[in-house]
Amino acid sequence: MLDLQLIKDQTQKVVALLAKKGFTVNFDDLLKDAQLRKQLLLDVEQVKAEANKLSASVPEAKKAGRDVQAIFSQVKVLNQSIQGKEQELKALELKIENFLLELPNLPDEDLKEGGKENNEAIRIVGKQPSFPFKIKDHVDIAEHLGIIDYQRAAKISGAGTWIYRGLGAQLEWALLNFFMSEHLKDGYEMVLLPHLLNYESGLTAGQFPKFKDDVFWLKKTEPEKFLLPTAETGLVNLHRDEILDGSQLPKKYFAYTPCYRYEAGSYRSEERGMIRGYQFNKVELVQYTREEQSPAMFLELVAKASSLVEKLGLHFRVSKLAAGDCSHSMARTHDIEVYIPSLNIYKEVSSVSNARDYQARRGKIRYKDPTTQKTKFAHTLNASALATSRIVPAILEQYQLANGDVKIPDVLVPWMGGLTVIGKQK
RNA sequence: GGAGAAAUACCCAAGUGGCUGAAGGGGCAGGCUUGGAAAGCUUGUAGGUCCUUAACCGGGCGCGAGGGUUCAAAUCCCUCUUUCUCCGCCA
Repeated sequence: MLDLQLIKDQTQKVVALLAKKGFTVNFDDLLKDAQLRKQLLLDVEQVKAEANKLSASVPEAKKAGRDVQAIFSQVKVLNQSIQGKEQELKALELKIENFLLELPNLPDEDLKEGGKENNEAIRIVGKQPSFPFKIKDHVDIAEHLGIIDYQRAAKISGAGTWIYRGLGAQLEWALLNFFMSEHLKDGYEMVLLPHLLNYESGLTAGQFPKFKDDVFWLKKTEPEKFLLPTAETGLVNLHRDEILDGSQLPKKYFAYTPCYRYEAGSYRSEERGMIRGYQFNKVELVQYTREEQSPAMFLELVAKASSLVEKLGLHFRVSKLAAGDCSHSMARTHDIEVYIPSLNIYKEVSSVSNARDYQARRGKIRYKDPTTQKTKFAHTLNASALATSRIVPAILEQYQLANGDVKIPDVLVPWMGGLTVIGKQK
């Protein structure tokens, strides 16, 4: 949520920044409503103060033996006089709130405007691998090795799913273990979340109201709950409605969860296999920081996510996203994109974002500043570290051998019980 | 799913209609004491948010949430949420 005061004070700047995201907005009505709200509030509070004062004088008047009926009726009249205004005020506040909840976050000023086409690769690690043989894509490799079963997944679930089997499942789990062990080493707190979340959590994270239809809703719960689309949604709500001790920040968390996403029609034909599905595994990092800490912590998260891909020995690049390609709730995002040889493209395996105080305002996540003792909105940041559904294809393709086997990246060998090559499964 | 109990500030907890925004205790901060600490003694400390103000002051809201009754609600009524106990079912 954006700060109403900021919109008031620097209307043109806000409009211009939102335009960089491709979002056009007119604040005229909002500013008028805000003005009206203030006037109403002033009126209502003044009358209330008067009524409160009169009421408070009753016990004294009673003791003195004075007539209190006069006071009663006086207060009654006062209260009645503002009834209509109070309702108007409430309605107006709701209207303003709802308007603000629909607005995307402001992009950072240094971002290029426009969409994907203006993303900028700011770091490239490794080089595109060359193969002295005809390469297979990850779907063929996985099926040849018998480690991923698409057919039976369709049978027991439906389209948009897959089953990891045998060494495939072990590889997936080895990755998750590797990621989590790295985060533990760095002092992040491990969290296991509920996967069923309530509406408020989606609202705070910024998914709702705008993207209500992109998640899976469970009709049976009352009120309806949804399956988490990313652990970020859970982690970023951990401290909703709390005032944190500023000297304890940043707080650093990670969680492994499957992520459930309803992305109807977004499946693209060139993306064979498990690049995109209804469910995938991910380890997510979330930080709560003080305002001044968030730029440095953003870089820490980018470095952390990058180091995982680097330790896996994969060729990848880091992209600084243009304003329009950053998601709705985020002020800036760097993507880590891993190379997929069969498609000759780079695919996102991690998205590192700084929401600044956007989510914190929605969820009233605050901290007490250790020096000024003032209450401020926290900054929230998140990073996937990492999503396995794109790392596994990258490993299968970048580490494939001439005979169709796949070498296991060195860092995963201990997590695979010493196995160094995945051969054909029986 | 059924029955019952509860929700008060950082924590415990008193409070059943009006000088109670909230007793008491713990905690926390300072001082005394001590070689240093603990203990003991002592002083201090009550949040949040909105409006107004340069600031002080002042004011609205506020005792799980939302409504209602009343001149007046932590206190009475209704709805909801959460937690606990017991019963049932269950991985």
